[in-house]
Amino acid sequence: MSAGMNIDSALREEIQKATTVLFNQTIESFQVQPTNPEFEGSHTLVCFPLTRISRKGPEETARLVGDYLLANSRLVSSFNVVKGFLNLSIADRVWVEVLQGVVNDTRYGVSARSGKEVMVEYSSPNTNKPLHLGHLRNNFLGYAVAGIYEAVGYTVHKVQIINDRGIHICKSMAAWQLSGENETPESSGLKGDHLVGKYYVEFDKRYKAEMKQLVDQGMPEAEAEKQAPVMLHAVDLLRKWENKDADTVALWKKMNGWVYDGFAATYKRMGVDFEKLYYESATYLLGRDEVLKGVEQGIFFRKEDGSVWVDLTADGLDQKVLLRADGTSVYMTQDIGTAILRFRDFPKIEGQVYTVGNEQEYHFKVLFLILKKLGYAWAEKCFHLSYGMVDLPTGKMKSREGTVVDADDLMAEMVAEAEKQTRELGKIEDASEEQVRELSEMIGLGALKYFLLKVDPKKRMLFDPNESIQLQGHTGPFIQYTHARIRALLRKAESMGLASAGWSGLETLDASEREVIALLTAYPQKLREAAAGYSPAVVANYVYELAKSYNQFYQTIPIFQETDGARRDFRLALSRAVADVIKKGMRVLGIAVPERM
RNA sequence: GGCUCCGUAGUUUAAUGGAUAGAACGAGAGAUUCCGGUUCUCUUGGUGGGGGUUCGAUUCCCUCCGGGGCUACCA
Repeated sequence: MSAGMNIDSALREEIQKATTVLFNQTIESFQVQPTNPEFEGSHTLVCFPLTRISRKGPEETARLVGDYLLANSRLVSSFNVVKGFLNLSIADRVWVEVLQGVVNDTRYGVSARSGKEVMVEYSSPNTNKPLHLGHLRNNFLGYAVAGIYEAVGYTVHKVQIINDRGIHICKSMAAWQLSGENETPESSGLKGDHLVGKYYVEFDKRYKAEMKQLVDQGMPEAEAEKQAPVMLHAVDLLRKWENKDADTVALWKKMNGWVYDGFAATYKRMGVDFEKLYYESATYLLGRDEVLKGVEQGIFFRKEDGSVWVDLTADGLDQKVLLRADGTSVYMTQDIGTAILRFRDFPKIEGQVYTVGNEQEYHFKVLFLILKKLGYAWAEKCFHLSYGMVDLPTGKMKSREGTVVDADDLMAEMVAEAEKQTRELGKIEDASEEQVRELSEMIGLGALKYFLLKVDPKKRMLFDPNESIQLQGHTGPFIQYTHARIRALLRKAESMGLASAGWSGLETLDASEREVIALLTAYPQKLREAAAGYSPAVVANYVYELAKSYNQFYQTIPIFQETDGARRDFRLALSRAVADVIKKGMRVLGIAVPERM
């Protein structure tokens, strides 16, 4: 057994051995959980399931296993039984060995490359307006899930599909043509995506005004929706685009180009990136062949008007159109094509993760089912990482009413707030302006990311900007602060010439030290849990627990006042290990932590 | 109507079927401050209602109530 052994698995083996010896039967699945803090011990064996093979009461069973482990396992130093729960204490010298293992393993928590590959799609915006708060949750989630899969040994391909064609961008184009007066990002000083977004809003305003006028003149509303001049203009642009009209395509390219420049700046600030971009304009025709193939195979069927459908009523879903009567693709068609294309581009990926809001759950259910019907085995490994809406304390966001929270604005506000806080605290007086900016960026973005990631993705959540940036409480800055403080402590130790490693022979520990080590050992398991559940919240909550647990230790155990050199060095090593795991865990989530703040 | 997700202290949230449901903010009291504004301890208070399965249910099943979403030849 190496110094970096895994207590949990070693203990499980010994428990299994114990049951085999005691009850003449090997038990395959049993549960070892962290001991409830009010009881003595760190690992608890739940003994109720064992009673089947022990044929004794839960308490008696627990005592037998406890006695055996105490006598035969070098891990276990004592035990107690509460009802059917066997609480085990691990010997302090074992904890010391475990910490030694963590400290020696420079790649602790990073699994070796498994050769497995996975694709994660996130962001996937429309190109007619800037990114907003919802996109922030999307991007941070996708990026973090990618980070988690990398940490557990996957090669991850980060991609997005850019919805660059369709009526939405034509609306912005139409409004720009009608009232843009050749305004450009350069002439206006506006970020490209914001400029295009401005004309999207402009379109909507114009559209509503024109509709009202038509309705007032006696036109039915449904008719007015179609006949409003600005809408006719947009539809005409879409038709021209599809016919590859040179001027229209040029305008489309120009305005999309502005948006991409704007997005690039936003992604940079968010700290997210992509290996490959898929463009809807390049893939929207791809699915058609697959669908036609499916028709031949009898998987899909054609209606009298020539449109193609899939019948999913046997699976409890509806019928869904896949090709229009005129033979053109719909959203579903292109997603079928894109999925297949991606597996051709990356033949080794075992599956795809689609980070898309929960309003599209039905869409993905249908998509995966269709892919399965088409005979793609990997359809089973496709996962819709669905997430709920983000609300603000001030109320709901409505993009049409202009109450949407812009991603750029929000990030800027968070960073400004962080800077204000940092300057007030005045611990960075000797730092350069550049350093202050960098630090504020780190704290502002860290607060934002952590707050959005700590909540289970499935849940609709409330983002409270003020709470998120607080230095105390369940926040990113609290964790960043804990890290910075440990680094300060280590710098001091270094300047004092301390931190040798002569502590391996320690025999006794304080309870708070044990608890911190126990949490440190849980890190790899937490990463696996997070990967299995596609939930960055698992990692986020774990890092918080670790920071809190360290603070308890820090509060009660003196370090520099400790006269026993081995003990002091052990505490320094423990502190360093905590700082490292905090840094790694936050890094997995896409959050940076500062050396000082 | 059908499908689906969600419902946990005043608020924001945690809990692979396990112990007396764990935190954070807020409010009240106290301790500590070797490094760093800290931090820690205690008090306050909760599983929407009703059934079922189980030794054991926040968790699984049924039902009702409440909220969100989907149910487009838009993407």
